[in-house]
Amino acid sequence: MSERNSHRHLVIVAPGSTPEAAAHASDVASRAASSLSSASVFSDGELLLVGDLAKAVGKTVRAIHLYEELGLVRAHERSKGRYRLFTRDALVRVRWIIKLQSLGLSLSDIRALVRGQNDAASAKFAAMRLREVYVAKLVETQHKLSELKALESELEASLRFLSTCHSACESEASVDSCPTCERHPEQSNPPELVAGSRVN
Amino acid sequence: MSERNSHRHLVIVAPGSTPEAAAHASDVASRAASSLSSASVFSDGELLLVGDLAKAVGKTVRAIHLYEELGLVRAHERSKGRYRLFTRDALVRVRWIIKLQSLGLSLSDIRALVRGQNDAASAKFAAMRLREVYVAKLVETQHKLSELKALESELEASLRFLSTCHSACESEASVDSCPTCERHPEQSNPPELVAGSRVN
DNA sequence: CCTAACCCTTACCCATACGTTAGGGTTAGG
DNA sequence: CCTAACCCTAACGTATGGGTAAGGGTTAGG
Repeated sequence: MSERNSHRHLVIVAPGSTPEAAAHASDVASRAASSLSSASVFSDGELLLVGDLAKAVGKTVRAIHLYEELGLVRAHERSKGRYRLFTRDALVRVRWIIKLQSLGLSLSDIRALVRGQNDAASAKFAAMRLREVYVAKLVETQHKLSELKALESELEASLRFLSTCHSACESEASVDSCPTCERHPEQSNPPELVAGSRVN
Repeated sequence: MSERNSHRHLVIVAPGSTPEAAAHASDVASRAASSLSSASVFSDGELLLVGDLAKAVGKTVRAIHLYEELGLVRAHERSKGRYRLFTRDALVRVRWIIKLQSLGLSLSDIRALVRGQNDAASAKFAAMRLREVYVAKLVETQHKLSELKALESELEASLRFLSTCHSACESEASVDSCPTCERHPEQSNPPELVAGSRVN
């Protein structure tokens, strides 16, 4: 992990104004505390470059760009040279996106969710919409959990079964003899995860 | 679920012989007990058409074809008219494939696994290879399990938090006021799953 | 002023796991 | 013989979530 960032001071451009209009606004830079990169070095009104954000959340720059294209994140402002400048809120946002992904939502699912939040007439309504999604995802997640637990048990059973193969099977026995192998005391018939591997 | 299969008797063709060579082999049909479809009706030496297999395992015909192309399943034989005829072993096999998929293996992972089993010099060696894969997958699965449990907790926490929104928030409050809303007694700061939805 | 290290936009590329369509044959009851 | 309901092969289409490359500008220490 080479930490070779060294010189960072960006000129900020007010949202809505053109880059040219702010061409002589380097004073703004200090006001906005826009020292960048090496996130840990700065702690106050820090702004992040896209690469900093990406590193911080463990995604690539391309991914962040994609999320922006889809309307999932937004740079708070741009530098004079059109660099995206993110606030720390973006960290929260992108981590949120990542969590939703791991809950099984696609990026367009998330897009819809974001739209729903933005279009909500009131905070209460937004909260209701969010609730609906989360309730559904909770159910799904619990489903997945029990599926995974079942798979875990099957894997464990299969490994026990295969251990018997290891310790009791003659080295030269052909694979074809496995289905009828009689050396498995605990379980007479192999687990599906083992049986399936034997079948033609 | 329309059960409109009615007339099924296929002429079987011995593996290795051409369809033409078996053109007059309808006697084979009865020997092979090739009555098809409506799987539950037959129980003995039944052979399945691809559609029957597909329905039985909850996949599409196309999926079965794909698995066959990849060398993951094989029809035991073909009818005179080149219909695939599967034994019940194929059911085991395809269900195995599906389980491996839900363990996170791609079809080519599975292909490699199948090759490894087929190429194994001995049953013991095949079992060892299988073990390695399953051990790795067990670890992964346990990882996923704890991730999912964490997500479950977060969802539950978020839902509790959002319930407070529902009961204590004024209807007209704007979404922007949420981050600073002071009506949440239990937790002063919103869960990430809630916080992330508020951020621009 | 120079330069390393970033960043910008545009746009085509990729693997996975099927879906779908096309054009045509098969099966078996009636 | 007719027909509904299947099946066959071949081949192109699709959505996802970025990867990667091209061509060019920006930032800031030195």
